[in-house]
Amino acid sequence: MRQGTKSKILDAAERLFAERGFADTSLRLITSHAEVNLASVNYHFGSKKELIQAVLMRYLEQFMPLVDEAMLQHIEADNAPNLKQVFSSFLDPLLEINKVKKHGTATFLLLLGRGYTDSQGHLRRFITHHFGEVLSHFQQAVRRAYPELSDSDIFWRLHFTLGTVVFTMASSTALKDIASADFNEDINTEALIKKVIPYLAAGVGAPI
Amino acid sequence: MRQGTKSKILDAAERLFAERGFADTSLRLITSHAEVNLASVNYHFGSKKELIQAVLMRYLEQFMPLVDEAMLQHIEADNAPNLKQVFSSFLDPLLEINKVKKHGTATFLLLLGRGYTDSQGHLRRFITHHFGEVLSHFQQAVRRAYPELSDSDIFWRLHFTLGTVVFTMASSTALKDIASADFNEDINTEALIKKVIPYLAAGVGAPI
DNA sequence: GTCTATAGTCGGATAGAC
DNA sequence: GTCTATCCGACTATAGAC
Repeated sequence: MRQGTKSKILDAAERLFAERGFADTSLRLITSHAEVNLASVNYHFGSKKELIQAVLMRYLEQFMPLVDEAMLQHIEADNAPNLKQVFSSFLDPLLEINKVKKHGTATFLLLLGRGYTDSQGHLRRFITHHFGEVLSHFQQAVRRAYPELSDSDIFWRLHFTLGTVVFTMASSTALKDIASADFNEDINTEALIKKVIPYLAAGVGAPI
Repeated sequence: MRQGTKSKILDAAERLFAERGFADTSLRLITSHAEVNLASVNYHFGSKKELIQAVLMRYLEQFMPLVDEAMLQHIEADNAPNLKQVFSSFLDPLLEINKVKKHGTATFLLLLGRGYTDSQGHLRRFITHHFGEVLSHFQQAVRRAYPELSDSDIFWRLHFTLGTVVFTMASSTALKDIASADFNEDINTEALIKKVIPYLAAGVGAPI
């Protein structure tokens, strides 16, 4: 067969989770879209909770090392980076996901946002656990670029940034429709990201 | 009795919706916290969906007129406002909610965020319907303060701003805990909002 | 590994007595 | 308006045949 059951489940699950959230996506819906048997989810993943983590993990495994590597370069380089460079390092891996998988960037950011805001908190722990090291390196890179900013302020502004990006993605379908109707603008994910960069860079670089 | 059934349901529902999201909050959980009968929800509100809208409406009715009034003043004043003034007008009504109700500001922003990102989209329509006019006046006020910015850019930057605030609120419990552990900072909602203002103002005011 | 069948739970909603 | 009792659909998860 062209694609294994496990992979078909992951593909269908990530799309539906991103569209509808975790709670509103049943295993029945996933397996019917994936055209596999209902019981196969529990056979391959054990439970719905573990399926959710597996979906997230597939992205985190690809994304985090790329970001981390770039951050380490900023930290260890002879010249201090500027904020714009640090941000680009966050961005290239994001767009890289789009090359590997159609709508991959938007999907990943949506899942990240849902993982943060959905109810129970086990997902937040799961994400921050796999995000913590990279976050720390990002913090060090920003500190080199903008030494006047305290670690606390870096921490907060990074999460403001994450919030901006994640929320924008989460409501991007609706926002794109409005922009299309009101301003005659057709925006894709990459254009949206390019719109948000000046906003984020100015925010992180704002005077204290 | 001290408080009517309808009001007890609304109070319990808004707290639980903000904490756990709409999908993960059952009517049974709400009525047990409110100490009312399960059937009373359908008697007073008709359905769970209508209860959710009633919860949001109670905040929107209080918040929107205050913001709208302030925006109209900026639009009609003789002198053009600056961005910071426009933002303050958004902020005072937010903090006003905190006076009427404990944690009201955080709760409202959480509900707003969940309404935007939760699955079906009927809530997004409900919110934008009651938000549209104010949004339009906000847009006009920003245009006066920063005429170089196109309407499209104002639109996008306003939603970036909404995203920042809403996501920050949605994960504020977790973030406050981290800040407390890592930086020895005890942050309340008002302090958090004051941290986010420079970020937002710089973002909205960023060069194009 | 994949299927059917079903156990067991929980959800929203409502009928009808008071 | 409030209660009990219940319907009925949907869900996760698993046992067991193939």
